[in-house]
Amino acid sequence: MLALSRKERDRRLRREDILRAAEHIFAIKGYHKASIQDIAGEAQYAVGTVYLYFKDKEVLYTTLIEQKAQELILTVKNKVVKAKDVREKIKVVVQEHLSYFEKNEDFFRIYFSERSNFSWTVKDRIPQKTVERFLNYLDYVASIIKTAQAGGIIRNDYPAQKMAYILASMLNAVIFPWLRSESIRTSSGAKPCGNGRSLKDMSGFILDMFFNGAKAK
Amino acid sequence: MLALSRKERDRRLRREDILRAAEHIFAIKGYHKASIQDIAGEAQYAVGTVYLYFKDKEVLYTTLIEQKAQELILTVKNKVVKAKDVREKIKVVVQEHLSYFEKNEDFFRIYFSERSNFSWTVKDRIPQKTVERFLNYLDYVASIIKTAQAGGIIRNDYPAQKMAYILASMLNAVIFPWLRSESIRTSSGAKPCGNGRSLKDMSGFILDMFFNGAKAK
DNA sequence: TCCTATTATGAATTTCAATTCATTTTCTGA
DNA sequence: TCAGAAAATGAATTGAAATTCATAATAGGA
Repeated sequence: MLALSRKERDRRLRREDILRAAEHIFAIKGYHKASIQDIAGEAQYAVGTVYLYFKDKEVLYTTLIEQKAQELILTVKNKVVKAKDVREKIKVVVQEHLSYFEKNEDFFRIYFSERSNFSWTVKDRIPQKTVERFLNYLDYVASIIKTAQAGGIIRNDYPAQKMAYILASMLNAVIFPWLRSESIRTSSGAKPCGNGRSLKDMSGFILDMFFNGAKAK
Repeated sequence: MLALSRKERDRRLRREDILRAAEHIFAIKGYHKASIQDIAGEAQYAVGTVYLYFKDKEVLYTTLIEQKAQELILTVKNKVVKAKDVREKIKVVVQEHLSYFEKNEDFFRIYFSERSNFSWTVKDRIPQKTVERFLNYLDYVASIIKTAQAGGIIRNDYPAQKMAYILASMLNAVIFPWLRSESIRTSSGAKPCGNGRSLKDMSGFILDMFFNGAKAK
């Protein structure tokens, strides 16, 4: 019983090693250019070993996506429940979302660049799963917005779902260029690049734009 | 001279055939799963013929992207110059942008799914070019917004560039789910799907959200 | 310590699609 | 109508990387 448990623990540790390496390699090279060799090398295992832990490359990749997406959602949800009012909840969503991306910069460079890589049409399960997760998350944000509408904090002349999309997209709007500037910085020495700021610092801007819009007062 | 000209015209027609087929196949399968065979088959040419018109798969793909992106930008710009005031110009950007996506639905399914497919790190020129075009477009939108700021139409406490990003992302926010619902509709018979509306109809929503934000009045 | 089971290894195999090119077909102008 | 040029064809080649598997190393228990 005890021996078995340790074995299992070791197995998981090795799985984690490989996942970590994969995360790094995928982030640098993207899905297609990342070879199992690269990943095995980074993890300091032989190619065959990777296959002892993951059925194939696709599973390795989806496992990674699943894991991170799950974690983002949980992180956000955990912080949100602690917020006292709805306005605060929305603020927390924005802040935690940005913060999670900042903490997982490397990974999300793939998420963004490879997401729905294989296109979401047709059969592939890769996008299916990730798109589902994403939609899940949006539903969750929409539910918060719905509460805010009920509480008179947010206008109710448009469906909460649509507004959730808008908010999520605004987040992308700052994450996207930030990921770019980071990768440029990384690949070619230090290069301030204008918006070298922390991603979290953008939460004020987003909340302001989301709530108040762009019109001059 | 005349003969040469007809030849040249025929050659272009054939190039167009292939591009059109490629557009369709890429849209269905995505870059990597679309084989030259598929494309050749769709265009009713042999595999080798494709190589008579395009150096390789990458060139075929980038040509497509270039062509469409260029066209979007021109279409938008052409309509914008005709608008009388700045507010109208912004409205036109939103409307034409949505309208162009609606007209090129198939193509943009790739644009979204494959854009920066190969990740933008490292050498590839594919994303380089498309990202550049995209940034170009954003600069243009930013220039309009800057004028609007100068004219007191839009608040000037944030840089125009950032607001342009926000606006562009809002557009994505409606295009994204629309492309999805279209592909679902297409792949599995008629399925109303909630937002079976025209994409153009969303311009009011976007403009309203962009200018006025989400706060209840 | 030795035997067996488990795990790791990486060279060899397989797969898969891009690309080539010898051959065939079609065009053109005399 | 015919010779030669141009264009098209698709089977064969190539290349790259995913996957396998016979072999080696290691661990655990008698």
